[in-house]
Parts: sequence; structure tokens; C-alpha cells
Amino acid sequence: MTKTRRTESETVRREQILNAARKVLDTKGYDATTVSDIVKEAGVAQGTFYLYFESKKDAVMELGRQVMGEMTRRLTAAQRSDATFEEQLRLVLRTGFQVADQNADLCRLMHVGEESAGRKIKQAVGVAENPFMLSMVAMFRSAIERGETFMCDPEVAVRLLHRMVGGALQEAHLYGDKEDTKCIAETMEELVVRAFVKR
Amino acid sequence: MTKTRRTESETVRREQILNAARKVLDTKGYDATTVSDIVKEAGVAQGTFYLYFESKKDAVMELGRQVMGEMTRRLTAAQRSDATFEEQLRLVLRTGFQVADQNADLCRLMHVGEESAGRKIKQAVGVAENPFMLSMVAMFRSAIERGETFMCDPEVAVRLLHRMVGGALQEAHLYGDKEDTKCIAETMEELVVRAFVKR
Amino acid sequence: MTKTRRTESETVRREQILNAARKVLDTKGYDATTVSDIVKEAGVAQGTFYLYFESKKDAVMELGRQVMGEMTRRLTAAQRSDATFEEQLRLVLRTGFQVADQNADLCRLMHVGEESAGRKIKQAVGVAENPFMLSMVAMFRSAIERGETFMCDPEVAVRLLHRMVGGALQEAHLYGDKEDTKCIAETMEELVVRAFVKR
Amino acid sequence: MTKTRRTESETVRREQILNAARKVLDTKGYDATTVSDIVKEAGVAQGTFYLYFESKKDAVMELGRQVMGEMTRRLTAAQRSDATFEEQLRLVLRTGFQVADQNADLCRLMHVGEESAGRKIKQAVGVAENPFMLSMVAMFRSAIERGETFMCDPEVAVRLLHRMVGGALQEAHLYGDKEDTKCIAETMEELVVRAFVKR
DNA sequence: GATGAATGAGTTTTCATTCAT
DNA sequence: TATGAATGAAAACTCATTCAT
Repeated sequence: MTKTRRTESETVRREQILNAARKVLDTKGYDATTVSDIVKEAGVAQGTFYLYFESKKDAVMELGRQVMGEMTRRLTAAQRSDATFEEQLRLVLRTGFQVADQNADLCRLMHVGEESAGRKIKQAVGVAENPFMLSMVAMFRSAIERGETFMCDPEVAVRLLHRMVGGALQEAHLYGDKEDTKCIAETMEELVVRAFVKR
Repeated sequence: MTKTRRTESETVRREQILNAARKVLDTKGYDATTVSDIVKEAGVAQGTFYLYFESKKDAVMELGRQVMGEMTRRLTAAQRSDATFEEQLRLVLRTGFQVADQNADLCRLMHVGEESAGRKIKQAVGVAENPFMLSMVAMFRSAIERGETFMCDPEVAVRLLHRMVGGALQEAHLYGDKEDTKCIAETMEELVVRAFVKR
Repeated sequence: MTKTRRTESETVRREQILNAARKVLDTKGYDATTVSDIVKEAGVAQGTFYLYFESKKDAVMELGRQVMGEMTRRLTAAQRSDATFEEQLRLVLRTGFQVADQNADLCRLMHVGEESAGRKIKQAVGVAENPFMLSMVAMFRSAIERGETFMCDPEVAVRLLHRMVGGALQEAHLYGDKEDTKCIAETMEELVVRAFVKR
Repeated sequence: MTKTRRTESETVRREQILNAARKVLDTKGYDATTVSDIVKEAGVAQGTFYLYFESKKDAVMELGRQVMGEMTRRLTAAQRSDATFEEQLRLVLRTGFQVADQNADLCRLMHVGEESAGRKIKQAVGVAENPFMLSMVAMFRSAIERGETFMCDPEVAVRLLHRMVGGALQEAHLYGDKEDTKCIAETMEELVVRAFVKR
């Protein structure tokens, strides 16, 4: 009747629950996922969940932040200021696809923009305050100055790029197999470069 | 005490409920919307809903089908076989944005790819069996033959185009005001043409 | 598995649930009583409770209002302006005890003043806005003018009388049997008259 | 990370927890108070509570016993057998109000007669086995013999007096400010003397 | 057809209590 | 002794769906 009581470090336990949440969310989507599902998957008691998270939404927002954080970290590490706009753009796309490959499940949640709960999540991963988005805007601005891209509002451009790539990632991971994903990534990169880089 | 019993034709009553559903779904999203909300908005009884729809999901799927149908109808009407690929592409984009403007609410539901219910909806308006998507694939195929676009898998291209435009529509309608929407539409059209049309 | 669906008038169903609540509250007290207990006793489904009441507290407050209403109705009916203060006082006490006899269970809840939920209930049955309490204050005021009672703040006097009688009612119904109750009522009447009536 | 382990004598630790419990119970009432609240206030760990008390109820009952003990101690110390009944009565009332002033919080719990937990508490401080109540009964008995009060069942008289005073204390401490409390105490004393003392 | 009261399984959340450390 | 993470039973409340009228 009683499960063995495991006492792991707080961080480990958090991660254990988050991983379980990730797995279930991947299978069932945000709304169909219950806290009960998550704790069953994690192998902990119902109450334990609430020891680490205030609510289901809280946990999902944490997951969202994790992915964006990972993305930002990787991009920051890879950025080279002497690269051309095209090189920078390709780097962003590749890094994005790489992180997405490793977080396929979460990517599906990243663009939840239609559901009430999704809006809240969206805010947490929001656009304006997002350091990654801001650095992208800066990248576009200097590209416009240097004439490496066509004239446009850099913020609108970044928002569209974000959506385009996000859409492609979803398409790749929702419907595609491994091979398909690669093809989509390559096609996407080509399309984006054609769309944004002035030659 | 009791509401007047209206005896309208079956189709009218269906439409009445669907319009109510559309309005509520727009405001609250799929999961937060209750059947109770819908019937209250429609001014009919709880049970009446189930005379016209098998379930909540059924009604929402019907809404999805409506928009796609509208889109297909408009595009078919507008298509001219003697137009260039670029002209065709621009037409598709403009029509898409037009329909989306008139169905802003539903557009939010159309790209729900991550929600449980969303998947079901998705299937109903799915890609492979979708006549609109198929005609787009044909359009790309002949553009490749005529050398009006660069070499690629036409199906992948259509899927990506669909996602890119869908993403832009979401961005436009979720966050943008009227002015913003116009700017996004124009920028998007330019980007897509640059991305797909070989000049 | 399924219970027969009864469709009674709204008022009847409300009363059915309130009676069940009364019975369970009597046995288990406010906090130990669950909505689940109440619906089981009433023989209706969990959800049905929430069709008629917003919450457990809401239902209990309704019960409180019922008793106070009954008390006020009876006292108003019995009041005669030509009676002496002593006669009026005795009438109030007797009526109070009578109503209490018929609502023994609820009387226990009437003085719930210590529990958080109780405070809310208290407010609903509160002192200042209570027409019965106000008419009592008026009664005391004119008795002071006519010299039929000793000088005091009439509001304080009424609050104390209310508590004293309430306490006696509780004592009578919590611990007493039938005989005991009668004895307590008589003793109480004597004490109150001695305490308040100047001779 | 871990709190300093304090090694105080068992009694000190008990008192520390009881004081915390008293403070929290005062603010939130029995049911709204959680063991977690108490230990947080006391600055000890969750488990420590259960080293000193069997349950939440156990701790609250202990508090109840403390107040009654204090009351009995004070009254016994103050009692002078050569005093008249009126003097004795006034002493009891004043002492009662004094102890109550110093234990305002607990007084709210003492007359919880309707709450589940309250009943248990009640039993612990119950009437029949209570030395204080017994000495009061004796006081009344000899007053009757000496003709200092009117004829009545002394036990019923004590129970009613207890309730009357208890009710007044509640009224005073639940709703009254400092000034109000004094006024209530004085009015109450006057009323009780009029009610019980034959002149 | 139309109604809307009734249903009850399912959800989130709380918290007294336990026990490995 | 002391700790506090973990437990899980139980609570309040929701809502898609049914069905007697």
C-alpha cells in the first residue's frame, strides 16, 4: 500500500516531477494532462507535486522557461559579432532546430497561444522582455544599417521570423519522422535566407 | 419562466449555436469554454445543444471545417490558370489574410496543434486530405516545372508555407492592433515572395 | 447504478437539501460536515448541491437566516404595544425558547462565533442590521424612558440579553433532556426578569 | 539550511508550541489553523509537534485545560468563606473577566460547543467533573440555605451563570474594543447580581 | 423538437500524520 | 531528540452529458 519513501535532494525531486510532466504533456497536451497523470508518471504522491509547484500551470511555465533559457544560452555562446547577417541568421536557425530536436515535446507547448492557460504561459516566455528576442532585434537593426537585409520594421521582422521558425519546428516535430525533420530544417533555412537576406 | 420555444429550421438553429460557440471560444479558448457558456450565449437550453451536435468537440470541429471551406471556396473562385506563380502566391496570401481577418477568432483555434482537442480538430481539417492543400501542392509542382520557384519537395514547401502564414496570422491577430495587422500582412507577403519566387 | 431522476419544484429541492444539511450539521457540527455528507443524506448527486447553493457556507447561512426569520416573524406577530416591559420581555423569552425547541439543531450553529466560517455566518445573522435586534433595542429604550428598567446602554443590554438567552438555549439543547430544558427555560425567564425589570 | 537544533527542556518546548498554537488559533480559529501554521509560528519542525502532542486536537485540549486551571487557581486563592453571596458572586465575575482579558483568544475556543473538535474540547473542560463548577454549585447551595438567593436548582443556576458569563465574554472579546469591554463587564456584573442576589 | 434539472465521474488542492535520516 | 520531505485520503467544486417532461 505504501510506497517507499525516497528522500532525494530538492532539485532532483523537482527535476523528476518536471521530467514526468514533460513526458505526459508530450503525449496528452496541456489541457488533457492532469496533475494526477504527472505524479503517477513521476512515481510520487499527489501532495508531493504541490510541495514543489503551486499548480499545474506553474510547472508548465517552469518547463517553458527551461527551454527558452537553454535556447538563449546556446545562442549567446554561439554568437560571433564579426559574422555576416546571413551567417548569423543561419546560426540562429540551426541552433533553434538543434534545441528543438532535443526538446521536441516542449516545442509543441511553446506556441500555445490560443488557450487561456496558454496565454499565461506565453507571457512567461513572452516576446518583449525576452533577452533572446531583443538580441535578435538588434541583429536585424544593424543588418538594415549595413544594407544586408531589406527595409522593414526590425521588431515585426523578428516576430515573423520567430513565428515562421516556430511553425516549422512544430510541423517538423508534430508530423515528421527523422528524415522529414531534416528535410524541413534544410528547406526552412533556405527559405528564411532567401526571405531575409538581400544579395 | 420558460423561454419561448423557437421553431426555426434545423440549419438556422445549428448556425445560431455555432455562432455562439465561435464568440465564446474566441474569448475563452477551447477548454475554458463550457457547453453551458455556449447555450447561454445562444439562448437555447442545455439539451438543445446535443440535438445538433454530438459533443462539444463535434461543434468546434464543425467550426474548423467552416473556415477551411470558406478559404477553399474563395481561392478556387479567385484562381486563374494563366497567372504567374508570383501572382498566384500573392493571391493566396491575400485571400488567406482576408478570410483570417473575418474569422480572427477561429484562426486561433485552427493552429492549435498541441492541445488534446486541437489534435482532433486538426485531423478534421488535416493536411493530406485537404483539397486546398492539394491544389497548393499542384500549384507548386507546376511552378517548379516552369522554373518559377527553386527546387524542393512541393509538399514540404506547402506545409512550411502553411505554417509560416498561419504563424503570421496568429501573430497578427493575437498581439496586433489594426495597424500592426496590416504591417504584418504586407511584410509577410514580401517575405514569402522573396522566399519562394525565383526571379 | 443510476438513481431515478426526480424533478421536483426548485423550492422543494432546495428545502430537501437544506433539511438534509440541518440533520447532518446537527450530528457532526459545521466543520466536520462535508457537502458529500449532505448530498448523501438528501439522496441527490454532488453536483445538484451546487445547483442550489454556491458553497457549503452559503447553505448554512441560508439555514441561519431561516431561523432568525422565523423568530422575527413570531415575535412581530406576538408583540403588543400596550404590554408592560416585563410582559414584553417574558414574551420574547418564551417565543425564543419555542422557536429554539423546534430548531434545536440550528441553535447550536447560531452562536458559532469562533470559527472562521462561523464569523461569516454570524455576519449574515448579524446584530446591527438585524430587524429583530433593532426592535429589541427600541423596546429597551422606551422601557428606560418609562423607568421600567435600570439605566444602561440599550444596545449593550440587548447584546447581553441575546448572549445570555443564546447561551441558555445552547445549554438546554446541548446537554439537557426534555425535563431539563423546561427547567432551564423557567429558571432563565426568572433570572432575566430579575436582571432587567425594575420593580 | 537547517534550523539550529534547540535542546530545551521538554516542558519549555511544550510551552513554546502551545503559545504558538494559542496565537494562531486566536487569529484563524480551530479548523482554519493548520499544524503547519503552528510549527511555523513556533519555529520548530513539523515532526517535532508530534513528539509533544498526539494530534492537533490534543494540543488544543491542553490549551483549554490551562485556562480552566488558571481560573480555578485564581478563584480558590481569592475565595473567603466569610464573604456574603453577593461579594462572592462579584468576585467570581471579576476574576472571570480578568482571566478572560488575559486569555481573550482562548475564550473564543472555550465555548465552542457546536464544532466537532469543540465537543472534544468541551469534554476535557466539561461541567460535571470540573472542580471550579463544583465549588460554584456549593456556593449556590449555601446561599440558598442562607436565603441570599432565590430558590432554584443550584446546578442549573451554575450552568446558566456559566453560559451567561461565557456569552458576555464572547460578546466582549469578539466584537468589542477596550472601552466596550469595560462597559460590558460592568453591565454584566450588575445584571448577574440583580438576577441572583435576593435583597 | 425543446427544455433544463439532475447526474457523477473527474479535477485540483489541502493538510494531519509518518518516518528515514 | 529533531527534522522536514513525503504521503494519500479526503475535501470542495466543475461540467459534459443524459433524460423525464
